[in-house]
Amino acid sequence: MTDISGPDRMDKWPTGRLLSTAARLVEHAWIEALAHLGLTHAGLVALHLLDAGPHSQTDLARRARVETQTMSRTIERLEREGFVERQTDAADRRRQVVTRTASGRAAWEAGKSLEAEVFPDLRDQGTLRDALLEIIHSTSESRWSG
Amino acid sequence: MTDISGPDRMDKWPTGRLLSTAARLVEHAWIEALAHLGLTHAGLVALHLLDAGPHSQTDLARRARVETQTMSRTIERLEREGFVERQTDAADRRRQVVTRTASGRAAWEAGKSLEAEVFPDLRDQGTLRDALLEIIHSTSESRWSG
DNA sequence: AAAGATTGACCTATCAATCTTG
DNA sequence: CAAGATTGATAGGTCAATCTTT
Repeated sequence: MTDISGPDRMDKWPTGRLLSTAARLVEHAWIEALAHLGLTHAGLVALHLLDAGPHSQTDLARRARVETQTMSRTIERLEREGFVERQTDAADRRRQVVTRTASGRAAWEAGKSLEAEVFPDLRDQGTLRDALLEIIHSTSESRWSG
Repeated sequence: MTDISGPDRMDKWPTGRLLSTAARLVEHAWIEALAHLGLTHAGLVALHLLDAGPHSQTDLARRARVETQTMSRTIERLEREGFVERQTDAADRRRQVVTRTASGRAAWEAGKSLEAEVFPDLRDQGTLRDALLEIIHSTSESRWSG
């Protein structure tokens, strides 16, 4: 069989499947690059959001477009590795205020410059970005406010 | 704070992060739609590939762009749900030949029509698809041959 | 030794349930 | 009761290690 048609022709795959596959394949190089810094990609997103100062976990989750359960585990890992600290908010003891440590700040600075390098070159990256932003906005309205 | 700059401005996020986020958000609707059919998205990909007839698990993995370990677990689930069957290849007893059952064929036919419906409308979907195909090709050469 | 497949450990993410606090 | 956070179960994916067969 010479693969001239049928389910092996990726250009016939539905767009959603192409999107998931592309995202996963790009993540491979990304995950490997971050491992050298002792970081994961989910952790880096949280460290980036903490650029703006301490946040509650619910806040971080909403901004990262993940559930609070997911952010809880991401922060747990970052704390274990010494990149963030958690303090119970005295004014509202339900809230866990997450603060970036010096080590966390350094890790973010290191990962930041890597983030642009890993993505493969594309001629019209602008159009792809616009398409991705449109997808994110149109799909996240009901789930995350903001 | 009014979110006019900083890490909350998604349009400043690196492209790789946008790609992962968009893929995940689009998957939400997709996963929910498939759940009504008793299917998962990984399972549907395998059922699609079996359109071309029985395959070994290594073959399916290569075509789906996942590791053989991943395909092993996907097939295990599909078998448990009655969508595929596995027989040891008599000619090479290392190989597990995966065959789609009648139920698996019906599930694929049902999921097939759904696959096009879920993806959000985009003006220039052609350009997005081209960009995704280019990403997949440029990232999968070293990892998967074919 | 190499190839096909499986199992264990781990990460990201979800839903569901639960605990604490407001 | 609602909100913030956590824990358990499950799915998809990876790497590493292992087992069987070639």
